Amino acid sequence: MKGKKTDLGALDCGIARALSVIGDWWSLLIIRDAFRGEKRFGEFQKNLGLARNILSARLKKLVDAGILRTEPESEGSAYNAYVLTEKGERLGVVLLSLWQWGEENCFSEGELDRVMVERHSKEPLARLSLSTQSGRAIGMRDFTTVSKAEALPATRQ
Amino acid sequence: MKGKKTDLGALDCGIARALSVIGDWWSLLIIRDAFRGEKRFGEFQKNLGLARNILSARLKKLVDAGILRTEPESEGSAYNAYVLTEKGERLGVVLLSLWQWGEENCFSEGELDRVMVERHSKEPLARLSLSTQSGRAIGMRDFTTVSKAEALPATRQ
DNA sequence: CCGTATCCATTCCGATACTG
DNA sequence: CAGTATCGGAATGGATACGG
Repeated sequence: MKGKKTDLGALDCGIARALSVIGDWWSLLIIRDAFRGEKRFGEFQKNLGLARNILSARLKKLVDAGILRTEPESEGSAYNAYVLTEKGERLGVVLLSLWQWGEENCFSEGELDRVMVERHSKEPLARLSLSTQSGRAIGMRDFTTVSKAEALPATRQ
Repeated sequence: MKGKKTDLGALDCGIARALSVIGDWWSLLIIRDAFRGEKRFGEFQKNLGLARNILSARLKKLVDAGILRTEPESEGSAYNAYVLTEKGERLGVVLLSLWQWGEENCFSEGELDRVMVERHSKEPLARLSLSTQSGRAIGMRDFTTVSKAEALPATRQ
């Protein structure tokens, strides 16, 4: 067997499994648009400027993965609206982490006059950060995984 | 021109720019290993099981993007050690968001007896969540971007 | 307007051989 | 052991034609 892609989805690692579903260029951008309220095939296609066939393929994959779900676009319409499922909604944090990192690290000095703020108060967002359930901030190397039995019972903070 | 890939890196969107650098299968997994302390070409190759040529290409790309940096593996060695830069370190949150999402949404019921905990106390990690600088929790649709001048000055909480 | 199918170029990936 | 070079197969992506 030659050019066969490894199946990341079978590995025992959350990151690998996540990447097997959303680890390509377009999927996350489609999901971003879905969060913005886009629903229709043509809207995705126009906003993202990607080819129709691969949009079609990506949408199918995301539906199969349970991230998007289709419903009739309007009463009795044969066309589909693509909306986020619960599982898809939970990707919001992933999207935002990427967003913050991109805005802060992928633009040259002064190229970007823009801040992410809460819609009404215009208060800037906090940078996402790790903490324990009780709210103690920790670094990226201060955690491991243990079996559920070994974990400290929820402190119910 | 036919099969020319669109350059996401030029779009005026943090997510798109971020994806143009780390939006492929292997890059984030390489970075994950880098966080775990892997440094050597062979270690990455063995852990990830990817072909040497594409590992080579990915490492080069990540170095170019300023996410990894090379240094001599040991005194006077001709070989490289690959370590995270500051920019790379800041990817930790992205990695963790993906990790949490994957662990919670990409395993079947009971397949996973594992929790992410703080190393010493064994206290479970909190799920990443959005909030404003002053600590108010908000949802994924409660923010926008505004020019820096329009944002509320930091409340210094 | 929605979505599929087809054609083709490019890129990605795995295997392997090779150099230092 | 580190890294490059080459090959072939697979998947990705763009353009476009086509049917519903």
